[in-house]
Amino acid sequence: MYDSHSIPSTGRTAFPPSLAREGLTLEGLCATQPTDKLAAGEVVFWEGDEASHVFYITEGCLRLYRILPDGRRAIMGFVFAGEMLGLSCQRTYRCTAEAVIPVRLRRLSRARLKALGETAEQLQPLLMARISEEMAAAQQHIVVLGQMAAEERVAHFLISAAYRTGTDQKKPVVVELPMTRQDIADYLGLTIETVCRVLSKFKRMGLIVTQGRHTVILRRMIDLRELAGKIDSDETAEINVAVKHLAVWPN
Amino acid sequence: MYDSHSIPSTGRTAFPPSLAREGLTLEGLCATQPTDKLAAGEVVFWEGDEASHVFYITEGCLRLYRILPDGRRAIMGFVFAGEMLGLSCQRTYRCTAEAVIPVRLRRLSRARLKALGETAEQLQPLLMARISEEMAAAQQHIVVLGQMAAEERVAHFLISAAYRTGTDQKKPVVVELPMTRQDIADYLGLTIETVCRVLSKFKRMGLIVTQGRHTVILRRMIDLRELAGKIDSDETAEINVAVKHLAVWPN
DNA sequence: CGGAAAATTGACTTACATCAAACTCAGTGG
DNA sequence: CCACTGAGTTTGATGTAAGTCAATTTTCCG
Repeated sequence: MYDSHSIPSTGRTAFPPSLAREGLTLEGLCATQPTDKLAAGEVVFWEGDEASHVFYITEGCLRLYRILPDGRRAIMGFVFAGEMLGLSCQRTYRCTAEAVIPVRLRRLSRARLKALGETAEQLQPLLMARISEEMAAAQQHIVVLGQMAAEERVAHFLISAAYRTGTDQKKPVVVELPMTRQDIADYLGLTIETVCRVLSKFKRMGLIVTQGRHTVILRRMIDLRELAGKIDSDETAEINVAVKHLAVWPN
Repeated sequence: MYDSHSIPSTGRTAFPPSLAREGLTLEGLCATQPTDKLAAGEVVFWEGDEASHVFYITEGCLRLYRILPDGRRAIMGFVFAGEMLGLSCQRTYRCTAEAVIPVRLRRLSRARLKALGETAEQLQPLLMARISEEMAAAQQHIVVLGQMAAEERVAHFLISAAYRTGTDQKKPVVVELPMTRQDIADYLGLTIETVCRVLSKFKRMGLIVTQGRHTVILRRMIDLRELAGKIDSDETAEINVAVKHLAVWPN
């Protein structure tokens, strides 16, 4: 993808010369890193671990979660192929990251990332952009959990998944949901039974069709968006477009 | 606070020479900026506004919120004196920021902040640290909204407020809550009645005492923490200590 | 003081949780 | 290939925490 012969070092850290000029992306940086494979259920890192690396997911899906002292599990989010993991933390990771299905990822040490950041000043805005996107997603999640009823939450989840897993916006939209119903419940602050009932209701209403446990076809996105409270017919789209086009920080 | 005669410019942006050496802090940068005053109810910026400035709050308290299409209000957080506002967004602000009580703040243009960032590379880690803290707070909020019952939420809110408004940890802890019960409800994803009932119950249990609408005295923090699910007897403390000591990004 | 906004309390309703029982489906091995 | 298995899911019956509606009561500000 990039030519790899090295250039005279500035003294700190060598990085692919092509990156210095034009196509500097976090994915690009990770592309030269070793690839790891994880089986379903394996953990990339635990909450509280020293935050030593950032990761780029090339394949699969991860759940990010915390376990409360009494055993409840809060799923903070999911990470899909093409997304990054581990950017928005400081000393230690604040969630456990676990493979939902088999995962391939590339790891980049944060020390190296930091060094690169000092060499290539274009890198900082990219990092900022990514973290801001994560923040936007977190705020969205706060609104969903704080203000929306069960049906709205599920509708929102489906729409959001449709955008992220980036089906080509063809109708009807086919969404792959590799996680279990329990995962969805723990993510939406509901019980597994409520998630099931809402999905069944959506089926009865003709809003969705399921194929097996992990495939949902969204018919009538319009109505689903209406149910989701229109919070993000625009906004979710925006967030995801921004991620994909690598928008940069202020100007 | 800082001497203000200008130095030979590097061509971009002048900034106080004292900052270039040692005590570089975001607060320091803001200290040289003009001060604004807002009355209660006045708005610093609206959701969707061009994100042109960051702010340092020297006095008062702000609520950050979004209004959903159907009129529901989601309060995403509060900003107290000594904290910064407007860091974690990109093109536009993602919440409206409104004064709960009279506020004094200093504004720093993001253009200037960016320029400074390119001159003083120590600034980037500070920014990262701040944004990471905001992210940590958002994740905490997600756990509270997604997994905790009403009493746990209120207990958590009280403890959290106690840490942030940085009373000197003397017992009993006196907490000033300038916001209304409705604000608290919209922040915790509850109704105003539920917030009242829980506070009344805590009073009956002898966990708290109130003085007027906006002062709560926490007796028996231990029990309150227990109620809050111990989520953050450590963690909330950590977050707030980190903010105060200006921890920096990875190393 | 007086009045209006905010807070509190009570009576009742409801959305979601809980408990419990089938059902589905993807593997596995006979 | 098909029955067997067990985890995962779905559905139903019932319980309950929190919401809604409706009075008071308190607070505080002119």
